[in-house]
Amino acid sequence: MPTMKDVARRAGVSVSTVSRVISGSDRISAATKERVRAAMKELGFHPNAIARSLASKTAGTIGLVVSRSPENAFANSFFPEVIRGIGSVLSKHGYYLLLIMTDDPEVERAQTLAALRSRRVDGAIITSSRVSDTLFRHLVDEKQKFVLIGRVLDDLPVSYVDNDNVKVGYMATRHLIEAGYRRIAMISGDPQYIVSLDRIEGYKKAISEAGMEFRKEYLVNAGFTREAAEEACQKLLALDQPPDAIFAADDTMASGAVRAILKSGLRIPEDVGVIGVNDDPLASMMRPALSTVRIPVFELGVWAARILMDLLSDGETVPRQMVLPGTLVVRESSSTRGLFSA
Amino acid sequence: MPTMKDVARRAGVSVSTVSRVISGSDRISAATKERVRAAMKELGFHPNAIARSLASKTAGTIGLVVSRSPENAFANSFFPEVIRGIGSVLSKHGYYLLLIMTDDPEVERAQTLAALRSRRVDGAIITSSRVSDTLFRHLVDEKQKFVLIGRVLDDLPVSYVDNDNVKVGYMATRHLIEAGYRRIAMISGDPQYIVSLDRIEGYKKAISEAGMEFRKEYLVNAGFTREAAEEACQKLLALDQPPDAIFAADDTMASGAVRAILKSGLRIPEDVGVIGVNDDPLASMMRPALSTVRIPVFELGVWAARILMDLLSDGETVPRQMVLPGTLVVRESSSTRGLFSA
DNA sequence: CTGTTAGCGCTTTCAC
DNA sequence: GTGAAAGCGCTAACAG
Repeated sequence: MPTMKDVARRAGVSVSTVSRVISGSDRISAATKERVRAAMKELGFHPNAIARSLASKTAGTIGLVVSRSPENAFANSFFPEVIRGIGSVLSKHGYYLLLIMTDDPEVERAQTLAALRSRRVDGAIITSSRVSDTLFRHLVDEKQKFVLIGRVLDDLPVSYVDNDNVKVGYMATRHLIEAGYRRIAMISGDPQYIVSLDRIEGYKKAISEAGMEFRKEYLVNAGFTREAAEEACQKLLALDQPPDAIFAADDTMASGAVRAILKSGLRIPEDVGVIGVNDDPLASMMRPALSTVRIPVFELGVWAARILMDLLSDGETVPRQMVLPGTLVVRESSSTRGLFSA
Repeated sequence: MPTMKDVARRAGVSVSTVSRVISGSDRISAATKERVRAAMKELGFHPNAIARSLASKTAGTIGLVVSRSPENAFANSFFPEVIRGIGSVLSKHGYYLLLIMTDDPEVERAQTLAALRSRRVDGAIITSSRVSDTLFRHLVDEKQKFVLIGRVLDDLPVSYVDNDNVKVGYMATRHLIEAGYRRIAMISGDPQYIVSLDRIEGYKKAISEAGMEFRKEYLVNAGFTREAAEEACQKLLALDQPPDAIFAADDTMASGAVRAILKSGLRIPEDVGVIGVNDDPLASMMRPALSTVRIPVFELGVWAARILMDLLSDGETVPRQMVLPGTLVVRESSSTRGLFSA
């Protein structure tokens, strides 16, 4: 492979001149610029990114850590959407994306640290936030640049972009109440994730605000899988006073609940209302079409990337935090109850 | 950040010695090894990956090019599954994954070439194969290392891993025939992708093999989207002699067909049978549950990565090509027709 | 506007 | 077993 040296020789200039035309310096005569360009072309020269990185001390790459945890369930479209958002920003800045994704949380953690410490990446976007995780503290201590999609419980100075999950839970529950349902249960996700806790909080808030009583038997955990949700829903329906509406913490779980309800011979939304969260493609394809709270995943990616870019360029040091709202999407699984009971 | 030089000074050895303990050379006394390790720890030293790459002339990273084309529709699980497969192999070899994914095919192409030429990646796995694409020819000419998931039409010497799409089309169609359907239509994907052509070929083969007549009005193109498939299916149902079964080139399109059929008041599978391809999560969640041909996406990723590793290590030069079979998965949307007509 | 000269941090002969 | 020295290919002062 030809190097800058070869190009320089061929064009009859020095390597710094070649370097300058590559980086688009302005103080270069049009003539030499042309000559160098020609030489590069003739030799089929392409600058070596590794050498550039070493000399310029920037990798030009940022890491994306995607937990394969059920939190970002792969049946839904979180993953491609968030990448699309991130990519739309990074490509403008000429950054590449290094993907860190593994089945093993320990390996994930190790690889994230390694990539950052070895300066293989200039910064990272991390998409998981467990309740107890010391990774962030380490990263902060080491002054690594990163942005979290999610949030932290303690007051660590980290930048993050989150959707307002308390509000998401509130909106979903509130909608069911307004639609006329009165015994509203929640099928929650794995409580080791902050997102789960937040949505539960929103659920409770809406319940109490409506003057309803919070029943602990109406709050069940199904760990973000469809099967667990179906089972959990069966149990709910078998209660002495079964719920007349289900708020599932995501659409996949909602689909499990729908299945349990239909199997038991009840109708949706007449007998039982259902609402999920995410608005993944599944939601609109289901029958009945699923009401849900849409999460702006693409936007989460965009903002995470923007904030990281700022962190990297400005040397900005105060953490920035953003919270994006969800949107209620009413479909068949909940909308008409009001009509029936009214 | 401390460098090897700092470690060397602290341990009272030379940099080459430090380098040796890092790379795990054996001709190092246990004592110095210990001393160096201690020094690294005390200083919080982590080797700089970029510098290593420059000196060793390997990036330690491979590129994954994912077309956001409808071919790998994002409603389905192709993307995460193939990455999971690739990752399971790469992590064993200590390689990282650089993700190249953009909305614009031209940008995608440019970035792929740039990453390879700049030696930012040692090789690439490419997941799209359009009928007319000169990218592969360029890559071959430049002796770049890459593996294709898909296949090429001409006899370019490229390594690839593909699923046997002719057979996939054949199996799906054949199943419908055996289930008792007699007027079988196909809703095909975008014909600019080789995968589409192959599945059509399989469809035709099964039709003619069964002594049925191929009707061109039964073969329609719906470009891999659900909406287009729904519309296409409506038109099929409006024919003078409407089909009694639909083979859709993927599950997403099949879901569109299902919708059109149910809307028209027909029953599935009694009046019309439906089968898709992929077996993404959607298929089992739909009602009626969708029959489909499962594609071994994880395995495609595994093999692509394995072959690429061989290409990179052995300096292997003869292209390797693999074809993986699909599996028929019979569910509610097609299984019982035989019983009715029998 | 362009060339000279040091590095960037690590690997790798080649000696001893 | 360990060290010295020469790069890997590029960037970035500093001169001029």
